[in-house]
Amino acid sequence: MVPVMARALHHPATDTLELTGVLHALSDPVRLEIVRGLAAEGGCERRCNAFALPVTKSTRTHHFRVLRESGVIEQRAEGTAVVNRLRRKELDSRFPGLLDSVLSAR
Amino acid sequence: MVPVMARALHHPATDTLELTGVLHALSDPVRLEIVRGLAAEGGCERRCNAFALPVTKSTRTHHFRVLRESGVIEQRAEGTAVVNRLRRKELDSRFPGLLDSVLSAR
DNA sequence: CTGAAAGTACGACGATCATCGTACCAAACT
DNA sequence: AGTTTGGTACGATGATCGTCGTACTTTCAG
Repeated sequence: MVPVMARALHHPATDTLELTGVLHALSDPVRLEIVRGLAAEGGCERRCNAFALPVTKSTRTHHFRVLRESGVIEQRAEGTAVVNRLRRKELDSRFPGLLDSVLSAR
Repeated sequence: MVPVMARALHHPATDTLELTGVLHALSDPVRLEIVRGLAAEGGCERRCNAFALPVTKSTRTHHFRVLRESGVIEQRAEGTAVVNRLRRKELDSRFPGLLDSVLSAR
């Protein structure tokens, strides 16, 4: 039996990712911080809760949704929590070099 | 004597370019088309007029300004026209690989 | 069973954005 | 001097965005 909260999470296919959508998703400081956190230590997974962000729960949910719907992250339900993974391989395949250049930027 | 229209064009210094600003500038289809046009044939310069864009003159001016103020392009007055140049070298220096990955994306 | 934990859903708010039309301006051409 | 050319300035408008609070749901621990 699939958990209820895991059903409705839509993830775009790799070959349908739009460049403008990804760029827009990455153009917000809060979301960029999330992506950097997920990229640390090489493709680790982290719960939505495990980020120190200067926004409330609702805003947090909003940003994670933008990242998921643009194809930057994958979300998976695990109990009451949601585990996030950076779709590094898919992004590298669709937009080679983009993620690396963004992550290495200071 | 410097032409009047060339005075007020502000260009941010290379080391002050902000990643989120550049990403936001590149996240619009019209502006992305402008950047692609400027990147064609290796660093050519083109007038604002020399782009086939689905927007009016005012909107055109707006997009060119966003690109300039984020540091993506340089604008220079030449008679009544404005000549645009992609700040490729500066972008490559500040955000290595970013522009190339965006331009090679389809 | 009760309650806490972790998110989501929904609506609201102000801010920013992309777009446009009109008016304006400076340079070039006649 | 007048006109055309190429663009800017200045609102205005409707859409999207980032933020929040409140209410709700699901899961897990006691």
